[in-house]
Amino acid sequence: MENKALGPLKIFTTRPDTLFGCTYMVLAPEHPLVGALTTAGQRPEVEAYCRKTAAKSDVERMSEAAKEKSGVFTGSHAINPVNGARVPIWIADYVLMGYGTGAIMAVPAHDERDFEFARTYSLPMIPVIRGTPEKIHGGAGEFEREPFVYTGDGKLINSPGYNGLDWADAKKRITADLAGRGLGKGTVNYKLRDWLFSRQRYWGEPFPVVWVSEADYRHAAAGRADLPAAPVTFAEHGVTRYALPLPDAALPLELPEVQSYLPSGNGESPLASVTDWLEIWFNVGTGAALPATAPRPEGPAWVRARRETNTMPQWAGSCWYYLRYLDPRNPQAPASDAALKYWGVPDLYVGGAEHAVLHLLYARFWHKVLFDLGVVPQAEPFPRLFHQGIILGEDGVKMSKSRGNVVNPDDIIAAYGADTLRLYLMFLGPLEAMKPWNPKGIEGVHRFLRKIWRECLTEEGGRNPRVAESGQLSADTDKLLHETIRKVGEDIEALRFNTAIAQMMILVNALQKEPVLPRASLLHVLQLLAPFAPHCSEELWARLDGTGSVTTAGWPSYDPAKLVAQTMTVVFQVNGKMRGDTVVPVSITEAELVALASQHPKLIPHVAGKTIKRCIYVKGKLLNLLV
RNA sequence: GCCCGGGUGGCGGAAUGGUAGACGCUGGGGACUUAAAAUCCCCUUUCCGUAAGGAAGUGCGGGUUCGAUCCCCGCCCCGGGCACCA
Repeated sequence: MENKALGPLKIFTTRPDTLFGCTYMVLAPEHPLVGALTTAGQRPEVEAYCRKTAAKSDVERMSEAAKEKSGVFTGSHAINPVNGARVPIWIADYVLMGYGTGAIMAVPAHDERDFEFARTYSLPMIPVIRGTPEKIHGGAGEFEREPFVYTGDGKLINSPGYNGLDWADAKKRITADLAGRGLGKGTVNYKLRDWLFSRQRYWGEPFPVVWVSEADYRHAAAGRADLPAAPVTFAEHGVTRYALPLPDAALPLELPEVQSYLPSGNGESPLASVTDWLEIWFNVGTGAALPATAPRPEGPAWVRARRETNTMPQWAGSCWYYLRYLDPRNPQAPASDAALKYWGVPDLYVGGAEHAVLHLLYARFWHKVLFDLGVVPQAEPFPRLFHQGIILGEDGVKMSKSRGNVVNPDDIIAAYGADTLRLYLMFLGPLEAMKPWNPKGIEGVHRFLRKIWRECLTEEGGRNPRVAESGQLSADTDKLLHETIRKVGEDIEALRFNTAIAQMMILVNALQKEPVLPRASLLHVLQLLAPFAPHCSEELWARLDGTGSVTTAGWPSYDPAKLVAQTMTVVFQVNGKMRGDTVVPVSITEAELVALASQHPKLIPHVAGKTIKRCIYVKGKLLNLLV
């Protein structure tokens, strides 16, 4: 600072290479130095600006500010450590207190936000990076025209001592030089996005915190070793309240029984109206509580307290439920070491993209904290992540009550059953895609399930007379069964449920034409179907006298020998165009195929009288003749 | 603005270098039925053609290849997520 008494002003930047281009500084309105920096002349203006900013919600602040930048000069100046330049210090709400140090050096020539701000308030701009002409939109000529902001890479100019250096080198050199003079240092900045950890609603874990007076807090703190170094306080109506966590012995704190858990309508948590639970006599030693309407119990441990009425958000639970489920009744730990080791972390996490930032970021963060504390044995919680798509409304846009395009699964279940709904959701398309709901499409999968049912049972519920204890499928269908076992297994592993179902449809269409249906084959089909349509499969499994439950029957294995075909269809191409095909034994040679091709009736018009210059034979697939 | 996806028949989609459109829906025709429902069979990318057959075709423009929905380069469009993060 120019005024040495104010001490140094700490800023964070990723662009030390542009230090010579700094023409002003900006502090967030909440920055602690704002008061001290502001000169008497600027004070009314600065205070008015800070008040205006404080009155805005975060959303307002961002949306408004994104359109037009605003700020106010403090009257103070800072000294640029690289060149001694005197630069003005401003306050502006485009700088956020929550990131870095809440203060920046502004380089309007090379940062779009600084550029906009500088243009609004006619602040100077000094270009210090010369981009290579081809990287500058509009060519080198545009660079000469003012005003112009350039955020790309290039070589340093107007930076005595560093001119001509590539920006990456300049970053390192300038950082090292400042570090040598004790004026700065290279650092890695981690940011964890802020996510509000409280809600004004009933359903959520209540915070195990009571609010007490300063004197009572000191009284309680004397007997507690687990309180934070600095007390958490909250001022309201001129009274400062102190947050006192419940002692371990009083945990868990449970929600009170209420008449109504609907929102209060006044912006307060529904818990704020549960007076007997809220206003209490609190025992600072045991955490015991009595309604404040009762007489104060005997003894110095009892103080007057008011409970915290906010509850925790859903993600308080969703960040660690996968650990708690391993050992849900354990009173000592989130889960026992043995359970944590035995179960490990989830193999696969399936979630929507809407969870991509907040939930996954925090769940991972919590897990890493628990790992550092030695609570969990793995550093990473979710080794494999899959973002499934959402089902859109019939109109192809996101389902929402306001749009009126919501499909209620209960109605579908009532009309078709849960298996049909489940199967249809999987059959709609790839798991990761966004797919519109189609009420007609559900008929198709429903028919498929009925078809399987009919293959097993008659209309009266007895066994289909074509089902036999002995006997065999035709060779083709038997091969298809084994192909299906393989494909469905592979598709499940790869989460391609839609194609697994399509393959089962092909198989069932073939079974329909079989004169004899060996019971063992049908049981295999039911095993394949069970993960997709569990109720239906279980019922048919029982009616066909399968052993135990289909869910514990295991997965059928396929016989690779049965997948080997005796014949194959080879496609004939002439100059890359498909002209015909033929079924041949797999053992056929290329020469034999070429001979067959040249006599093929559909190929004769295309090859007659021409010499074959080249043949490309892809074994088992096609023969391409170039003429 | 940044980051992810995606663009294929009337519709949802399949095919990841080798027959484009599997499977399902819709539509059309037929069988069974007194009739209907249910079920089964056939057809259903477009254009030309009575047909046999031919041509075009996977958002657009190039490229690689005997061969491209698939690989490469350059665009256009759509969807989602994030966003004053210095």
